[in-house]
Amino acid sequence: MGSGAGVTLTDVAREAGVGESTASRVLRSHGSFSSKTRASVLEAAARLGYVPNRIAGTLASTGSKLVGIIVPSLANIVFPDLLRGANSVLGKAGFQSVIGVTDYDLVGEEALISSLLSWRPAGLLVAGLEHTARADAMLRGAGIRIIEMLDTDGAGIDMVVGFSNREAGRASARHLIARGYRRIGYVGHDLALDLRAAKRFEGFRAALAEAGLQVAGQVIASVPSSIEAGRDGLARILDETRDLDAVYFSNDDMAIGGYFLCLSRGIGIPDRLALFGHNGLEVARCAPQPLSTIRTPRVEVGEASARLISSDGPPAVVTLDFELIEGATT
Amino acid sequence: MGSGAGVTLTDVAREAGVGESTASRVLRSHGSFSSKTRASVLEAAARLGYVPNRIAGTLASTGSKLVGIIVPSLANIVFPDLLRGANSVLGKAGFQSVIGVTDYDLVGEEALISSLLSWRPAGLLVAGLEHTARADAMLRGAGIRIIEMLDTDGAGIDMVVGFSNREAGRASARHLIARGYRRIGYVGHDLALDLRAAKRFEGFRAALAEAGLQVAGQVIASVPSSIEAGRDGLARILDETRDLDAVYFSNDDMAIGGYFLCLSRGIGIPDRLALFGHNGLEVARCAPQPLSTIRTPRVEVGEASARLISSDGPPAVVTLDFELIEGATT
DNA sequence: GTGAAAGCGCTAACAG
DNA sequence: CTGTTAGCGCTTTCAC
Repeated sequence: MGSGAGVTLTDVAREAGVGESTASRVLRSHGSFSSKTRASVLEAAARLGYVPNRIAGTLASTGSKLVGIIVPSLANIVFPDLLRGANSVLGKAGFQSVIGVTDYDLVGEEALISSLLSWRPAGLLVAGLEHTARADAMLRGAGIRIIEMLDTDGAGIDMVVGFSNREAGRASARHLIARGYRRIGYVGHDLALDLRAAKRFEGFRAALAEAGLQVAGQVIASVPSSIEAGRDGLARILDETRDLDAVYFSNDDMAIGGYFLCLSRGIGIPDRLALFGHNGLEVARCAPQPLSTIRTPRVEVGEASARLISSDGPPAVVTLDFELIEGATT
Repeated sequence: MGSGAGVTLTDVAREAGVGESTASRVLRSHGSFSSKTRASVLEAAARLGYVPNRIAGTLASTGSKLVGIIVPSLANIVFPDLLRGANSVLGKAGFQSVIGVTDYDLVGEEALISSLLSWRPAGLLVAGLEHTARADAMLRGAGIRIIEMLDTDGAGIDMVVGFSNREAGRASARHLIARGYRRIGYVGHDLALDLRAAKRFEGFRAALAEAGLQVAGQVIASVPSSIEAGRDGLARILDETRDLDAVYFSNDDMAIGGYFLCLSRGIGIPDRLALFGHNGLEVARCAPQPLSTIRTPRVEVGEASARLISSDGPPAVVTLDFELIEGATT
């Protein structure tokens, strides 16, 4: 067991007394060779501590085993969940995930796309449908499978896997309306950045309008979503808008913050105030009063997206279902 | 702006009317060339939609710009936090993160290490000090910077960045003892897998012993940590062990579960029962009663680790401080 | 300041 | 079943 670094296929072949290509075939269990040759190559490789050089392998062969994954953030568990689903499927198929984090910046995304593409990945998974014009052009011209995730409200480039945030927002509104709430507020986070949250809010308002209603008040923090932002946001909207009977939050993090505020202030839920979130996080499910929310298939979207990397079908949209969870906060 | 895919440096050079090596120098702003040459190369590259092939570049040059990062899980926000810190620093330095998730399996880790090493990364960041013998040998023989993260209780291979979980456990125990608690229970998750949680518990018991105490009872779920596991674990220990006055949880997820149980059952905190966690998550900080816990420098560990990738100093241990947070649950 | 030539380590035909 | 021969696309001496 040598140092391993610097040992090449040539060394292994020489040590085993065979040609390079034979050693290569054995090591990749591809093509044919006698079991005797096989044994000696494998033994030589082990003795030398050979670690194949995938960089060279990728360059020599046509396709790479790298897959790029681009997400806007890692601070919200939603994206690690997505990554987790994708990575687990990719790993089993022999792919390596190369990640990029945009910080919700489309220009940063453009740079990341260019950078990831330079590794000649087998495919690219990217959260969201919105891109800069240049990013869009790069993705279209890359000649690899592009999977856009988590959003089906808009046109995709190649494959799209997700659900309709607009419909999720509509469903949330219809639920509150059906429960009898009429003075409904909205507490959200930076919508200019989180485009999917914006689409939910849009769907939410549309459904309210269909029922002849509109949001009775809204507070939109100009920060990323967080429990703290939700707590502070609810405090503000309660100050600014009287007689709210329900509040729709941009996601569960925000909603849990609101829930905590109600607990602190002794605001009765749902009698005095109803709360509704989005995502179906564990913390929302396990709270003393489970939060009413929408469970989104994040891990599943990651898994399904990863599976599509090796598909050769035509562009398509895969819609996964979200599920409305009637908790104890409505 | 062509298809981009398939355009090579040779094409760009021909289009610009210069030699390949000149085009290469311009594109990497390395070496010398006239500003006129520069302009024509850049223009040709843009016109052709050239995307450099880093695979080829890496093979031709010596060093790669890939960095492997291995974590046990993505389900617990702790590791995304670590990744986030590392990735942000790496990105700024022109590196790409290639991730691997072990699912807390050391044999899986070994396979991942071998797989990541085959991409000839510039360095490897790996969570934890424990590895299989073969993994250890591969890491030592890789000839690149190896950074082991989040744990300083043990011997490292090259660089180590983290804090002492044992000391964190001790500090937690001393805090509870100083507050006057004597009948202290432990609610944890699978310690055979989460070695750092095991070290915390070990330090915790050691500090109790120094005060002539021992845990009054313990419940260890054989599942990964979660809010639900913490809630159920607390329910069980309250059944099994009478007169507990405090419970130490393996981490904040578990502790928040316990906190939720207390809220549900109307168990007064901290008078009737004190709770102590570990990690300093946002949800713990924002709860109606902030959880007493230890804030761990996860993002900072990721950042510091990433910075060390390009260092050329001798092996070293970088210890970052954790901070005990006196919340309202003790 | 610039180009020609020689690989980086491997895979993929192709003969044998 | 096995070895030889060309490259993959780029970087890197090294002359010019």
